Amino acid sequence: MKDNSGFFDRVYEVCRQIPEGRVTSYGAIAKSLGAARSARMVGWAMNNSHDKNVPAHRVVNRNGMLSGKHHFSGTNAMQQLLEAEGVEVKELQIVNFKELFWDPMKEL
DNA sequence: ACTGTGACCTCCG
DNA sequence: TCGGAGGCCACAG
Repeated sequence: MKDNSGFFDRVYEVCRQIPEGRVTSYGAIAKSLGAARSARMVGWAMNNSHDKNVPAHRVVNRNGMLSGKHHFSGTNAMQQLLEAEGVEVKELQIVNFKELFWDPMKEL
């Protein structure tokens, strides 16, 4: 633990703060952290988040597409998790993404 | 200290 | 409308 890396820890916290049935984008998280240009870092943080209790499945790209689904265990693990929370996913794309979009910067 | 990398985002053709 | 390339920032080796 003691991930005082700064950004990573921030990303993990935000991801955990995402309500169930809601989704957000990497850019939104990065922007909420004050580094909109570090959206890539957010995704990278997720790579390490698999060891933490961070629901990375609630985090998708700006298009609402499950870009990181490839990094999850299995094939449709990400989609299964989202659907289990009540999020409808079609073709690796979140339906009503705009409605389900959870803005950390706005909610926080 | 430098280089490589990454689940992105944005612009140009 | 679709495709490709670049840029950005932060972490790991």
